[in-house]
Amino acid sequence: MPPIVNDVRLVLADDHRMLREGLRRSLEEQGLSVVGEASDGEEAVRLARELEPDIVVMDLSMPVLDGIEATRRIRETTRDTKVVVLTMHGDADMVQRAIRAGAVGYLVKDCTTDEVVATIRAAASGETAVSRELAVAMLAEAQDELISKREREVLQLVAEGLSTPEVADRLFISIKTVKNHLASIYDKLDAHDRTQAVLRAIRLGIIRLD
Amino acid sequence: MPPIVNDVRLVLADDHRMLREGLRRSLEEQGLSVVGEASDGEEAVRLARELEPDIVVMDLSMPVLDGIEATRRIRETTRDTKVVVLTMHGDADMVQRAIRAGAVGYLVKDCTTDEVVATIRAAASGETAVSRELAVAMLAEAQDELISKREREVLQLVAEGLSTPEVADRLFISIKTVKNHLASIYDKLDAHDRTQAVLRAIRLGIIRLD
DNA sequence: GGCGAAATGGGTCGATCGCCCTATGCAGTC
DNA sequence: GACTGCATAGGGCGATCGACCCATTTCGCC
Repeated sequence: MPPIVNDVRLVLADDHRMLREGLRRSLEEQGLSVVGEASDGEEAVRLARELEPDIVVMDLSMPVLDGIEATRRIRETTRDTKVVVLTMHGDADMVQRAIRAGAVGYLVKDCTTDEVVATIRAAASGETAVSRELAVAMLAEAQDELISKREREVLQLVAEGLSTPEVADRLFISIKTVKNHLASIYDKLDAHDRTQAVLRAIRLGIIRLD
Repeated sequence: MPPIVNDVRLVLADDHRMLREGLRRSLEEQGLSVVGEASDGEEAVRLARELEPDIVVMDLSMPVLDGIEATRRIRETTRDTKVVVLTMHGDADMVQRAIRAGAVGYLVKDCTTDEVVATIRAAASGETAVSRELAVAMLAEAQDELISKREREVLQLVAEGLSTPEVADRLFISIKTVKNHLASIYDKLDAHDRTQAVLRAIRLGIIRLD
C-alpha cells in the first residue's frame, strides 16, 4: 500500500521526549521520515487522522489514552495507517492485546535500531512482525478468527437487543452458556459489557448492523 | 422525490387478504400502482428492499413482525420509501409510536378511499399527514428533535462504553438523573436497554460512532 | 400568571449483568 | 495418549440496570 518503501512516513507516539528524539534521529538516518510526534494517545490518534502516515510507532504506556486504545482507534478511523508497538512491556498478555487492537508489529525497547527499522519496513510493506523473542504462536492464535461461530451468533442476537435470557431461549442453550460466551467475547474484544462489545464488533465488521 | 405523483408505486402490507385486495382495487382505480403485497411485517421489509416502492401502506397488527418494527426497519434500510400506516388502532399512543418509528402518514381503517388516496399522494410528494381526527399537536411534538441535548450527551457517553455511574461522574450529576435520562431515551427510541438505544441512535444519526 | 417541558434528585424492587470458580463431552492436533 | 479449543452447564456474589413511583427548580411560551 505505501507508495515507495524507501520513503516511509512515520508518526512517533511516546511520552518520553528523550526517547522520541533519539529514535527520530536513528530512523531518519535510515531513510525513514518522521512527520509527527505525539506525547500521548489522544495526540497520536489525532495526528494519525491529520497526517495519515504509513506507520505509527506506538508506546503502550502513555497518559490520557493508553497505546492499546489509541491503536484501536487509529485502526478504526485511519485504516491505511499501520501501528507498530514499541514498548518496555514484553509480557505475552500485552502483545496479544496489542495485536488484537490491530497492531501489525511489536518491538521491545531493548532491541537494536536495525531491528526497529526492519520491522517498520516490514510493516510498511504489508507484513506483520514481532520481535524474535516473542513467539509467532500467539500471532497465529490472534490471526485466525478471534470470534468463534457460536460466539458470533450470540453477539448478533445481543446486537439485535436481546437480553441474556432471550438469547438463551433463541439458541436453545442455558443462560450460563450464553454468559460464558459473552465473557469470552469481552475478553477477545477487550470490552467490559455488551454495549462495548456490540459496538466494537460492528466496527470490526464481525456482525452486521441491519 | 417520487418522479411523477400520478404514478406512485405502492406496496400493501396487511395480514387480511380481503382488505388488501379491496384496497388494491380502490387505489388502482385512482391511478396508483400496487407493485407488491405483504401479509406480515417481515415480508413488508423484504418487499420494500426489493421493490423500493414510493410508499408502503402498513397495518400495525401483523404476524411475525409488527408494523411498528417493520416501519422502523424500512426507514432504516430503504430510505426513499415512505410508510403510511393504515390501521384500526386509533389510540394516540400507537400514532406516536408509528410516527417515531418513521411513518409519515397515519390513517384509521374507517376513513374513505378518498382520504386514503389523498394521504398517500401527500406522503409521496413529501408531506406528512395524519387523519383529521388525530391532532397535529402530537405530530409537532414528534417532529422537533426527539432527543434533548442532555439526553444526547448521556447517549453519547453510553455509546462510548461508560456505565451509568461513570456517566454520572463525567457529567457531574447523580446516578438517579442519568437513569431518568436513560428511561426517557428508551421511551423515545422505543428501546428497552442501553444496547438497543445506542444502536438505534447510531442508525438514526443521533450520535456518532467514532 | 400559568402551563408544560427539561433537568435535577430521591426510593424501592426484582431482574439482569459481569466476574469469579469448577466441570463435562467432543472435536482436532501433536 | 495427552493436550488444546470449543460448547455446554452449573454455583455464588456484588454491582448494575430498568421499571415504577415521587418531588423540586428553572425556563420559555402563550
